[in-house]
Amino acid sequence: MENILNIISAIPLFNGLPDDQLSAIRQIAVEKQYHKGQTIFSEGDETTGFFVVVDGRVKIYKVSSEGKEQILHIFEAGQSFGEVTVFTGQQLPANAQTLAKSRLLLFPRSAFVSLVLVNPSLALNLLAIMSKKLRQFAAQIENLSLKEIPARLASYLIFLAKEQGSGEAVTLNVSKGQLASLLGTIPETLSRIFAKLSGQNLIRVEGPIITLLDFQGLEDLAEYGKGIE
Amino acid sequence: MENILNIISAIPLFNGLPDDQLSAIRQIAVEKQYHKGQTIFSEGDETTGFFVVVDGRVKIYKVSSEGKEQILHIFEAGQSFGEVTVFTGQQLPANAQTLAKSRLLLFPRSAFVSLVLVNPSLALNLLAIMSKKLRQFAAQIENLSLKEIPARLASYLIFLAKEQGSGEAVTLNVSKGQLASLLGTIPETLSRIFAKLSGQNLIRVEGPIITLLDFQGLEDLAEYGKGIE
DNA sequence: GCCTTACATTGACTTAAATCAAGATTTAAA
DNA sequence: TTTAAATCTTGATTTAAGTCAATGTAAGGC
Repeated sequence: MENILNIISAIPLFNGLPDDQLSAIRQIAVEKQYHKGQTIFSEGDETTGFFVVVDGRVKIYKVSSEGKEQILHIFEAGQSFGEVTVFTGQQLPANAQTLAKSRLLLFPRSAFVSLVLVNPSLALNLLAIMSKKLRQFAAQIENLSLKEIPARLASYLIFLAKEQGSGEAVTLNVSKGQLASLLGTIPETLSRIFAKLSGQNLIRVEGPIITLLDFQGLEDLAEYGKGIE
Repeated sequence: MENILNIISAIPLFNGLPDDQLSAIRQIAVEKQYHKGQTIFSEGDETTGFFVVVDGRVKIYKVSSEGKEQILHIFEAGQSFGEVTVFTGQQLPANAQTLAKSRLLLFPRSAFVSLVLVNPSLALNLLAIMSKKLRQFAAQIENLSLKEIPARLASYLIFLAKEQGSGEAVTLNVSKGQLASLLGTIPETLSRIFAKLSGQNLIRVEGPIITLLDFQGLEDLAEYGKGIE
């Protein structure tokens, strides 16, 4: 078994914790393997604990009664999810499924809560991470209700460009169908909007690689909803 | 000056804290008065601290470039807001404005963080409150992207009925224009949907008093988007 | 009381995006 | 390879909700 302690110490959540605390955390961590497309938990399940992604990719999502899916979040290596019910003890409010073969650490609920209780700086780290998630949710609500889909796509592409920091070209790390769900739409609509933005020479689409031809134009679109016309 | 300590001890956030801690909290609290419609802070402002509503009502909202408003949250007596940036130290991500004459307590950022650092059970309370907010945001995202407006209105009316616990009739505690913004729509549309649901004998609207004539029908609408037809 | 201002409703029209349906392209498998 | 299975794209149509505009109603100030 490789060194889980090394993995744990590299996770932002546990930043700045002393070694003895890291060992205590390691004691309660349970390693779990998932294959692609596997369900980790479903809405309404009882909380088992909270999860950290070691590697792979996980989506958190809701499904409507007609089967349409809205992705709330996609988590990658180093990020955590499932905190919400750890502290309120309610049922899980959404579904979690892997988007790729993934390795996760599970921290069982009660052991983790005890740990937080005796470790204020862990609590502060958690508060900071949850604050960040609240902020992201607020941005998502803003996008869904105040922006049209082209603007949401532009925002997302700009976000990706900043995240990947790789010049003009960004690579989608989810399928276009999943991206549609993340943006609150359906694949057909997303496809049309890719075509539309290509026609306006804002982007060039080559499979999952999107070249941002007019960064300023995309920013205007993201901000003001329409072109400047 | 009336006893702020009494007020503080009644706030859920400070539940279960020992008296000496409550006094410490009281020391750092600053009381603030606002009249109706006054701006408390605006998006992009630097964080001053975090707020607790003593009485009155406060809305947290975003505004699009075209001026449309989306309410993220409405806070009443006993509830807190502004935590997000206290722990990340970024700029404020949304606007806050009073919906009525309000009295707030302001906890300046650094003093409050110090307090949390030495008080694990305060940290846990905060984590629970933030968890609840994350959950509410998740529900709001679900509503915005997966449900049509009649379903959102039905959900909200059911929520109000549970909150007010007053039988069939609920009283809107915000204007219909504000309610439209909370549901992610505009007053005209909300007005039409009130008329439509009245026509289906699901509700009766008399000014701000809504009588839920067919609770089951509303639940079906909230859940399945459409009538059962 | 009356007048002003804000709030709410109704109507005619436009539009963004969903739906339904058919192909096309890519990916994985046999 | 060749087929099969996803995934993606394009087209025709429908529909929910937004916009613009007018009118109605209630509320607060003088």
